[in-house]
Amino acid sequence: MQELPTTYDPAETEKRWYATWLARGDFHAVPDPRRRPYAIMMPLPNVTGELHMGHALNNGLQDCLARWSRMRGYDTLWQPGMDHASIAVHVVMERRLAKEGKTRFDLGRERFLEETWKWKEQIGTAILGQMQRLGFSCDWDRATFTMDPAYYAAVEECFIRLYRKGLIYKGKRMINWCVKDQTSISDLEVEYVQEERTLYYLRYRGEHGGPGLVIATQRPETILADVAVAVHPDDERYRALVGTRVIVPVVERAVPVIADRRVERSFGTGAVKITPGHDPLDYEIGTEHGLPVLTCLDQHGRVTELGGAKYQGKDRAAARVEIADDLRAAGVVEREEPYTTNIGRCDRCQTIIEPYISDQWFCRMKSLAAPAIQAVRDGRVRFYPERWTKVYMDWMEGIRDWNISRQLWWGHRIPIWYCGCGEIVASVTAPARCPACGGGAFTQDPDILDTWFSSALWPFATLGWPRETPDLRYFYPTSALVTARDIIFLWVARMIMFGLEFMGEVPFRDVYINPTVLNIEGRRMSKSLGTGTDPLELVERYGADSLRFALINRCTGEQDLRFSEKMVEDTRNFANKIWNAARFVRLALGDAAPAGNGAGAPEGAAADTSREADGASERGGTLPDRWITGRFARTAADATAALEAYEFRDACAALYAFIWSEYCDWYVEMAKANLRAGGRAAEGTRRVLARVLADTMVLLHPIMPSLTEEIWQALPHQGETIMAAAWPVPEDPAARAAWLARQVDQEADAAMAEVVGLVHAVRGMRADLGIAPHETLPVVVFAPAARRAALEGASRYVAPLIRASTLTVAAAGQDAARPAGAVSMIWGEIEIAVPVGSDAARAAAGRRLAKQMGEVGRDLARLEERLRSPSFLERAPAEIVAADRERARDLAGRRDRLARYLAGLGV
RNA sequence: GGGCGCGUAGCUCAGGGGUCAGAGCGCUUCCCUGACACGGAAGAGGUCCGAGGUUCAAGUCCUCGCGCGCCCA
Repeated sequence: MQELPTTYDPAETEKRWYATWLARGDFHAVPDPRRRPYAIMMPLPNVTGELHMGHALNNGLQDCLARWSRMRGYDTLWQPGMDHASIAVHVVMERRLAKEGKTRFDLGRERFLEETWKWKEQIGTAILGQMQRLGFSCDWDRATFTMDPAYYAAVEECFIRLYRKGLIYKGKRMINWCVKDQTSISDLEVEYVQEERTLYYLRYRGEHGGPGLVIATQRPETILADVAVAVHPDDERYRALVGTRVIVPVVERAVPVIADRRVERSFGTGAVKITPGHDPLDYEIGTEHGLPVLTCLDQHGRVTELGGAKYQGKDRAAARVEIADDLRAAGVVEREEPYTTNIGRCDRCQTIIEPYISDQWFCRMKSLAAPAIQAVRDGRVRFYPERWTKVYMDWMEGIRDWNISRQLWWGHRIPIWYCGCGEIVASVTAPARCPACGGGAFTQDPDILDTWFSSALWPFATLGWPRETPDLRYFYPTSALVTARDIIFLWVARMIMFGLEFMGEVPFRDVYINPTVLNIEGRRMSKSLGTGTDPLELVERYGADSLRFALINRCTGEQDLRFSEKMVEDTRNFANKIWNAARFVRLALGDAAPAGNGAGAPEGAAADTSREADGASERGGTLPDRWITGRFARTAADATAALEAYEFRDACAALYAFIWSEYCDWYVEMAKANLRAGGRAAEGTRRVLARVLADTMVLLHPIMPSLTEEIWQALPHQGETIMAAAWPVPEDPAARAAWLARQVDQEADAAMAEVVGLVHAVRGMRADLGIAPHETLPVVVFAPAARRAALEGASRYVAPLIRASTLTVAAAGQDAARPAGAVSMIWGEIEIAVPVGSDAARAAAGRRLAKQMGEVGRDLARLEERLRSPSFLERAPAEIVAADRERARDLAGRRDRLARYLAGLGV
């Protein structure tokens, strides 16, 4: 085995290992009945553009779970794919067409689809490359595009089954219409934003010359389609007018004054115009009151023939201005005031949405939602963090029918055929003959399905549904879904509903809602705002491993994650730290260490069977060996528990602290003493250095796959790849507890606490006394009998760490051992004496002692006050009181000794 | 209008009744000690948003505010 190079090259390493894993088929999942399944369905990236930071995080988390599960022995499938993203792609394509001054209608359906397929190929390839560069271990052999033939057929099958069940119907309803995209969109795709408008107060005079009344509206252009004026039935102001007729100004049409409880009396004058063709509430009210529906704006948002010669063909915005002018001229505008209101805009193109009556397909939701609510209520699906459950529930309980048809071209065309005779047939292919008239001339419905309709079947359609495939039987229900909170309704809820409807079982057990990546100012990352960061650029500079750890390390229970490049740089430094620790271990192993598939283990032997025995055998090693073995086990158990609870940050934090603060700062430094000593101690320590580092790489592998593989390969190991290494922590709770108990050596922990405490105390002293870093000096430690053995045993590790020329452990009070001219400091019950030459140093020692005395005094005073309080003594639990008394005694002892040393200093 | 989240060290965040406070980064001082200066050692730094309340004891529980963010209608 060669020495590791002095600098770590993430880009080269990551590409090399990824190619190896890919070539070996390590990501491919095949159902194996002897093993337990674990499946994750990737939330599909859209074929609209390239990956952003949110994708890096979301998929990084999934990769973490997938790799971890493989190491835990699960037969793991991570299903990748891409979404055709109907309307989103339309927007992209039409924007490109617009540059040539064209629309999709200039191209026609077929040409447009051809062009879009070309775009899809191009973007799809780019996205694939990005995901692979990020190290994701998806099963690419199964990569699915939502318009692949088999998937397309599954979508049609779903539609037809729901249609035959009566859960899909067609109807003329008021929907959200985007005049730019020329399609309907669902309620969830409308964004409401507060905007400034004008509220017009308009007088509608009485039919027979009476004063009539004044209504308030912010959409004067829709008076063209007014069919009534409504007031609240209890509103005294208008009671007399109910049942009479008033004249719509400009239009000069007489309409009834009706009473309806849904009218808000506090709005405007309490009287509103009713325009069922252009307002959802008016549509409801109009329907109930048997009023006609007039349409004064067409699908392009232009005034219809209702506008007469004067207004017909004008755009809705222009019409508003013009009609407002005409109303003013007619003298019916009583007042105009600024008005802030919620305006609905298309979440894809930001165009103001028009409530519009049209023929659409709907999916009935109530009966689909009921079992999906139940599934979450009784925990068959769990959200992490748990609070998202309520968000899901609230929406599901108020669910409304879903408009699933889109007047677009890119997507799954509705499998409905119309015969000339009026017969409607649901079928994947054109029916040969009409069941009603026997004719054969069918035309297919021109509409396509909402993108989210097709993604609702992702968890089972990717596994072969509607066929009963082995994949489907084995991997469904899947294990976890990792996704963003903004698609809980759009996607998560719909997958649960469709999963239960078509499979009779939930699509996944756990739903982890990952935080939204924001920039450091707390703004959403967005290309258009210029606040975006390209993940691939960071990957090239710092490595994918570093980007992944940086992101996953910030996944707490919070809903957002503030991200900055500095975080990736910090992680790069962490990676470098690990790399150098590995270099040290390699150096320590020298040529003696077995490399590759060494250690005499038979090929393919599961690493975990040997691991426990190996760990136990180390119990006989030196103090640092025993200590680090236990610390590793504790860390492994903590990280495992954190991953099990989807507490990703905790897992990262445990590993970071262990590697940097325990393995590198303490264990490696103490190991050097053993290596210098040689013999059995060196031999044992070499083994532990290598084993613990290799096992730590296993723990870190799900988050930083390439770095860990590279290092693991350079250390003694079993197996071909770290991907297949066994996770060191038992899954069963009892087995885990027993394993932990075996690994942790309490005595070693206690002895290490002495070492660490003593080293800190002496280093602090040295710094305060102004002792130069390289200067060595004799140190004497006075300790109570009970602690002397531990300190003496550890002195060979401590001495180099505090640059002591000699380290003597003496009995407390054995004053003869104190060097001449020494100053004393305390560390708990222990006295530390070092010789000091200069007066300046003595003065510094005095300052340090005085400072410590101040701290001890403050703590003691607070404690004594509490111990004087009768209510505390009476009501607090006895253990608490006893512990406080003990602490007070200890502090008092310290204070006295500090005073003595200070006096002895003579400064 | 309703719901949810957040407000703790300069920054990003842990800690969710009992040694009144932790981490990383940043900052200060010293050190290129044979794994690592993308590093090491030692430090400084906090009315735990505000006001009440519960409790022997409150960043930690309750109530009401204030500020920021997200979602639903």
